[in-house]
Amino acid sequence: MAVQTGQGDPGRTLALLWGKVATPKRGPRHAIGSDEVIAAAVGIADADGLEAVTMRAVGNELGRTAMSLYTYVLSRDVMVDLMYDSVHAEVGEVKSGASWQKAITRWCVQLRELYLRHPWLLDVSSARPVLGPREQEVLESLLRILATASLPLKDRPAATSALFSVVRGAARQAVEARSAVTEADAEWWAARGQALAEAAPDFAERFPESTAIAAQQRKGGGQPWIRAADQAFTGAVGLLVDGIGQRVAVKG
Amino acid sequence: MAVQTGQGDPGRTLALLWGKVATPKRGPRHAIGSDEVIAAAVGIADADGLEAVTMRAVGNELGRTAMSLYTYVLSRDVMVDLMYDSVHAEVGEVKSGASWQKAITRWCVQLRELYLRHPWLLDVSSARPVLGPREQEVLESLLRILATASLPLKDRPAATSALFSVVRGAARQAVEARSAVTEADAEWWAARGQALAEAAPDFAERFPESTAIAAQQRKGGGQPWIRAADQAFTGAVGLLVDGIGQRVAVKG
DNA sequence: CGGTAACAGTTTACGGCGTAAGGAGTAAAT
DNA sequence: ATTTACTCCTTACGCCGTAAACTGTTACCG
Repeated sequence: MAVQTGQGDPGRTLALLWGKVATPKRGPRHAIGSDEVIAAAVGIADADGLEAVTMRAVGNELGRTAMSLYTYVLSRDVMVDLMYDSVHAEVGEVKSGASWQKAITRWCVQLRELYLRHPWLLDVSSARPVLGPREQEVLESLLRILATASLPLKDRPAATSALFSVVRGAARQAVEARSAVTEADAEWWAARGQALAEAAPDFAERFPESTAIAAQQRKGGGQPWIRAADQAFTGAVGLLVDGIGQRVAVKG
Repeated sequence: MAVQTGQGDPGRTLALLWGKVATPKRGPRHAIGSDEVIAAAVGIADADGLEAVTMRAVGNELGRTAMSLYTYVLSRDVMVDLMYDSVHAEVGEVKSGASWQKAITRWCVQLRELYLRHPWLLDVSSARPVLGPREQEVLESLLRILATASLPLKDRPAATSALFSVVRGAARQAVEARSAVTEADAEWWAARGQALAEAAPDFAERFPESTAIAAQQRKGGGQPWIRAADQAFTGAVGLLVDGIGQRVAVKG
């Protein structure tokens, strides 16, 4: 009579995340595990984006029906949560031997590389609380760096939040810049540029500062958007590292 | 015979954004304009989130069918783009009379308030290029501040990107914190906390730094998440302002 | 050993989505 | 008066996530 599904919702998901699923006593053995499910889903997301990760597509990838996935993941949303945590295992530990400035930079670079490898991560809301152990480990390693830098405890949440946001934002910009290089997209961009010139002929007068930046970025030749995105990332991290340095100096 | 729809896609959308739509010569007059459409859509998004903004819902709001909207907006995606730009008109101009530090802070606060008023903005990918005049104006006003601060031109993209990202990230955190106060959500969080304790009983040993932060944030009483989010925002902006200050000082 | 409970995986179906296609009515141009 | 360009409607299609009910498999229990 007891509600056996109940609000098992948070519990079951967290158990999956933290590897605490009790293998059932009866019934047929699982032909696959939830690991295979999320690996297949990650593969699809890497190839075709998060929106291509439908239950039917993932099931098909595994030679199974869409509905069979519900024995593993409970809903598409938690499947995405599991995917999200899963790939965070790829972020390596940052050795704190180097200067804390370099360690922070290295952490940012590694996280950005993760986002570039798995752009669909940026489509998963970052507002959720940290759910899984892999993501938590990434956060913890940053906090360790900040601790060894002897940044005051009260400044660490702000620094963490800022670094996360900046890496995410820069990664977004970089992903967009890279996709704009594709031939089809380049064509679209050209059409867009012309359309913008027609729709807003007074753009340069209305937005002189923006125009100056754009002109400056076009000067380098090559692939301006990609270079601009990379420089924005490096520069933004540098700004934050300097800002953090002042808090450290004040305290120490 | 000529393709009359063609790839009018970028053109038409930009024309709508920049207010360059030629009123048609023939046929019945529009009972409404695209302004009303996006206003209705914004209303729905404010009340129930972006996912509630379906063509059928917006049409219904206007006493019209879903399909009739396609005479105004071409697709749901561009409708969202129009919504996005539209609300950016609410961000006021920041007077550059005060110190540039205060001006930057003021700009961040205003943008964050916009995000708190319209949380669905955070569900719109920020990777897109700037499309509309209102969003462009917000960007331009930040660039003006950076210019009066005499930050070197080459540092401005990074500073802009960092400030945008930080405001967005902090706003996400703040929105999440505010929604966690709702009674239903608080209940879910409690259940989640207990489930986490069961799933990861060794949490404190595995993640000592994270645990220390959490303990520190719980100390203040009241609504720790909201306060933590607000402090993270203020602190993150402060870090960036300090970082920018160093570039200005080096140059000046 | 047989019966039954717990489980995996299937088929079918539902309501919702964005939007393509085509038709009815309306207002300006010819 | 006719044509043309337009708005708005109805209908329909192919997707989506997932509820419900069913079939078949495995392990425990008497």
